[in-house]
Amino acid sequence: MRVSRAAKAESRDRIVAAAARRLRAAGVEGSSVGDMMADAGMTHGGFYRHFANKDALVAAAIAAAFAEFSEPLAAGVAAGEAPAAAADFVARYLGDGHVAHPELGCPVPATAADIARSGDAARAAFGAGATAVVDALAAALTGPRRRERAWRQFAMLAGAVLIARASDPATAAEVLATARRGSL
Amino acid sequence: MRVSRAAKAESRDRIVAAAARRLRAAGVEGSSVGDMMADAGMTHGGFYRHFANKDALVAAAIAAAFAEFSEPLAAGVAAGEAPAAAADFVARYLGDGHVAHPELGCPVPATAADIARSGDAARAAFGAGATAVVDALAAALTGPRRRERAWRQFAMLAGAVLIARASDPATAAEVLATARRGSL
DNA sequence: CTCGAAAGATGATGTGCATCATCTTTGCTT
DNA sequence: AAGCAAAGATGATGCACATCATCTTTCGAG
Repeated sequence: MRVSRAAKAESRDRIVAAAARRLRAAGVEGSSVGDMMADAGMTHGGFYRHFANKDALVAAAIAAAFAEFSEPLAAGVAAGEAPAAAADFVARYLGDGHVAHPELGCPVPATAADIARSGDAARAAFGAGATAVVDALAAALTGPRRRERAWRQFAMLAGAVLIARASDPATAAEVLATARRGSL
Repeated sequence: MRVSRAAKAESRDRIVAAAARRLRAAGVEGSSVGDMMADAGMTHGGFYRHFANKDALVAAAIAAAFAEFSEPLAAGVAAGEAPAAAADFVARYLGDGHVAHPELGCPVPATAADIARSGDAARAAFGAGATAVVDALAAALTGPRRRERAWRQFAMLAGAVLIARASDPATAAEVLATARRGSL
């Protein structure tokens, strides 16, 4: 069957959105093309009408995941409420919901190790997404070296959630409590 | 063929050491039992004489990887030279060699996302390994809340290396330079 | 209004994987 | 010294995956 041009674009969006979720939940190697197409409501057949290969979808999905996850932060900064938006971002980042639901969370703790083994396109999308987050966080800071402090803060957040997800409950609770208490 | 009891223990050590390397380089799903056995100089056949399943090997390999990577730090602390050992650890952690060679590096940025999807045994080994690193780092600090500051420092290090490995070269250079300049 | 082309379904191909069964050899117990 | 049991090799088994070929249907250009 054939579909209209608008419907094709919508299909592509559905594939990317489905991939963005599944990649964060199951990792790159744990997410098959067929699974992601099924999540998007299609069979695996039409996949290569949209993407050259799995890597191309991964790159697009990483960009989408960053955009989705940091949308509230970006919106707050654009609205001139950077400090409040950044505080909300940090609280959400270290919240139990974020730790328990990587499929809707930050791509850094969920997918970075896989992206490190992926192609240049995915790495470029990842670097751009991380940089955008840091730019927004830096907008909420005052004083010297705002950008540097924003990078360290973001790295600490990502590391804390990463360790918490991979550890036993007691260790996870300790890292998270400590990260919540600390600001850079 | 059969092998002596000592030779069996040595075989097991070789399997664990090979797995510890390959898991950090290729991830859990990217490392097949057959590959790891071949790295250890054997065929896949004898694997289940040593481990109940792949997960059991992953757990053992994570413990071994933490022990190997943090050995210099632990030795320095045990020798009463905690401050110097911790400084060396941080410099090594953020060094180009560590970023470029995950197979010999810290298990946190290399394997945490995979371990988060693994069983309880692997999570317990991971939490214990991370806690041991933090204990050693805390021994090098003075003043209040040493343990908390050590956790935040370690999370920041892991996050920075994680982001650097997954990003384009320009972004990676920026994160690393920033992390090197910053102390918590 | 018609026809080529393309979206997506169905199905095939070849590969790789975890796990198990079996066989051979040989250490270790009696 | 003898035979049992176990380490590791060889070889299935059954499944999952990325990619490609083909077929059907319908869009959109002329």
